[in-house]
Amino acid sequence: MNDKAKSAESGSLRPPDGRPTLKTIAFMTGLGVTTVSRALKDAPDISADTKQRVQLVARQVGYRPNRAGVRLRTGKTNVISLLLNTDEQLMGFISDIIYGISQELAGTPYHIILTPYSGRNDPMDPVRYVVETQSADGIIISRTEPHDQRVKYMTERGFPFATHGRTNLGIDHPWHDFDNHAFARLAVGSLAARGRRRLALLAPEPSLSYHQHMTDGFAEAVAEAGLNEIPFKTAWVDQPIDDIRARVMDLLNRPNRPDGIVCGSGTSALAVVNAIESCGLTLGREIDVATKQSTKLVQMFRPQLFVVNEDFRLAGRELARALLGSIASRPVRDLQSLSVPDCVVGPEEEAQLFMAKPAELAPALRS
Amino acid sequence: MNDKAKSAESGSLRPPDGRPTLKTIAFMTGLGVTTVSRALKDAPDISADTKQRVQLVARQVGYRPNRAGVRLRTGKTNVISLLLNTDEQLMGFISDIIYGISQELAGTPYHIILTPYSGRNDPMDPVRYVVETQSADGIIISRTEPHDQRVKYMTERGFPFATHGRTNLGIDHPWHDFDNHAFARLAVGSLAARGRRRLALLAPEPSLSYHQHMTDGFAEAVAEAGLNEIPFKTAWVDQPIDDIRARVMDLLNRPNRPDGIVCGSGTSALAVVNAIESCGLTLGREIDVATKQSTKLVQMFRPQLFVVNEDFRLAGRELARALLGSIASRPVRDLQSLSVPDCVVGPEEEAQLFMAKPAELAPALRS
DNA sequence: AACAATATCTGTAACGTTGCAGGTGCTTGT
DNA sequence: ACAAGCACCTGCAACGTTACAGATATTGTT
Repeated sequence: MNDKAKSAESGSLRPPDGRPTLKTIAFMTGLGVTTVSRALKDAPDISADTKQRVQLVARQVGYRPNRAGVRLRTGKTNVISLLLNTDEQLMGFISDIIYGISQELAGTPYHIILTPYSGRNDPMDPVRYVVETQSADGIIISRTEPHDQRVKYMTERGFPFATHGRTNLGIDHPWHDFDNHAFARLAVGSLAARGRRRLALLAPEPSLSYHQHMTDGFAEAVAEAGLNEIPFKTAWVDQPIDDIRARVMDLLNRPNRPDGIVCGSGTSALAVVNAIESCGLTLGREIDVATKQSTKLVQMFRPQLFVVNEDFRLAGRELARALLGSIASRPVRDLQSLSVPDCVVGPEEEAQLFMAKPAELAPALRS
Repeated sequence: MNDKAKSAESGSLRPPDGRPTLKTIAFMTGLGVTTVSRALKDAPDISADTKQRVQLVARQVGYRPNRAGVRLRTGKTNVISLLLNTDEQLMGFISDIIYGISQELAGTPYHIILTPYSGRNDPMDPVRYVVETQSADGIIISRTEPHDQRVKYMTERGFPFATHGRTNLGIDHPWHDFDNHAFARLAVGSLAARGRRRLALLAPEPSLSYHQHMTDGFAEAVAEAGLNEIPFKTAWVDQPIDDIRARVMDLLNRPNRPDGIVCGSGTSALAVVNAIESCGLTLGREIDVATKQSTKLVQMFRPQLFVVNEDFRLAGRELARALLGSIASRPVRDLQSLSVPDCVVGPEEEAQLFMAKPAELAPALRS
């Protein structure tokens, strides 16, 4: 009856799965498929009346664009890929990052896809895979290195990405980072306030960007306070927990053992405390420990710990925000953020909080 | 020159992104697109010689099927969706599940997509979304309930899925589960062997399937050993950690307080121990705790704990295996597995291991 | 009245893939 | 010599979407 009826003849109006397509709506409204498509994306050459009608019907029948159709036609996947190193136990906090990302992605058409990789293989492999097969519109990476090849690669190709951690390549790219320099200063400050004089740092792997930040902040604060640094370069925070424990026990059996330890991660703090107690020492008496924590678990473990909170959900949100901005070609400067810790939470019997000195206070989160 | 040259005329031979398609290979080999497609999937009506030639060229140019093309044509997404409850702190172990899943998926064309949801909304929402929009070929769910609506829904629609945890619906579906019944029995056994007589259980939420398994195993073992159960029904393992701590402190201040506690999760054990010590009690002296752990962290925290290991990486592998099998229409019986713990690891000064009694020993993993 | 501009709508083709219904040439059986 | 069968290959059409280049009707201009 309708002049659009013929377009309904070729091909089924409603696919067997019952999902409405543009054609379904076109038939229902008596319009052309193109018109429906353009009406749904609020194009300027469609009358307000038609748009409203189409959108009403679309909502009514529960229309959802077919992702494969869009992707095939436009190349847009509406997917962002989270690269995950699946090697270490260290993966613990990724659940919080995921939570943050999905918070930020709620209400957008984006899906999160996981691209796991092992550090035993070339870290470029997963990046190349996603970029070459265009299986996502953008990538979030972590374990960023100062001269990160992945950053170079994606920048050269103009592929959107955001990094958890900064680089030192002279490339201006989207990132989010926790201020580990500030963390280390705060941690040292809290131990110094307890009267500790010989401090050791359990740092992240030297290849990672934040190794430098943390060791710099540590060295600076130790020097400023006139303390001694006990070198400890045999263990890193993301090593297996038993290894850390063993290395810390070695450290504590040295003639000049530290009376304060700064831990670059909450997980490793458990190993450190265990090592301390296995050596017959008591936390808070012969030695103190300041650490990062990403859940309240660490301090629930030993209330004597000095802790600085790192919020990985925030990191997830910021990374997603940065990546979406990058995909939308927003200026890179708006897509960089630093999360600056501003206090240490200590044992209840002690001063509850060790506040940062004014000079150390956080600049605005988004610089 | 070649009679296939004309097919190269319409449409670009190599898309601007440089990715080879079937058409590219068709041109290079002088064959038709259909032939190439069929040769690559080893169809019987293509000569061995041609297949080899096509496959060689395909490998050479790094051909990868365009996922959107395949998906549009066949409806197959080559994606599996992992449903994640993003509410609780409890998400901790999901990183291990992810690891296991990705291990099992390596070498397959499957991608993992995350579908987060909040328990504050209808748990059916994410399932409906995936099924209706066909954004995945299968779903993995956890926090399974005895009368899980999601299982019913997906079964009715013939949508492939696997559950972490069993149901009680009379529906035969793919699942993997940890034997929490056996866990509870082992835990009680280890505490009984220490001479503990009044035991309390920190169980999972009553709505979840494994609540029943764990409480049943607990009650059984307590009765068999002639011990007393101290009811404790105000806290569950996936509550906020501070809440658990507070409830356990209440429990310990009751006139008839327990001298042994079984914890249904490693995380909650930290809160329990903290509560114990906050009450002025000493772990291993007035009271003992047996718990599950999924990483060595828990026991590193307090070596006095009795722990049973739950391997979430194994769970991830089994779930992925079950789901792939389900997608491939393999018989459901091969897609169900139970992981049975067989020992408790205790404090070093004590008997190192509390072995299960023969009667409790694990049946084969895959029943 | 003729023409141009505007507002609104539409058909065609293409993205890459695969099911289908042939097609071609060669071998076999009678 | 001819049909039937076989081995192997191929066009066509369609999956759902959107860019593009019109088409049509209405209004404004001269």
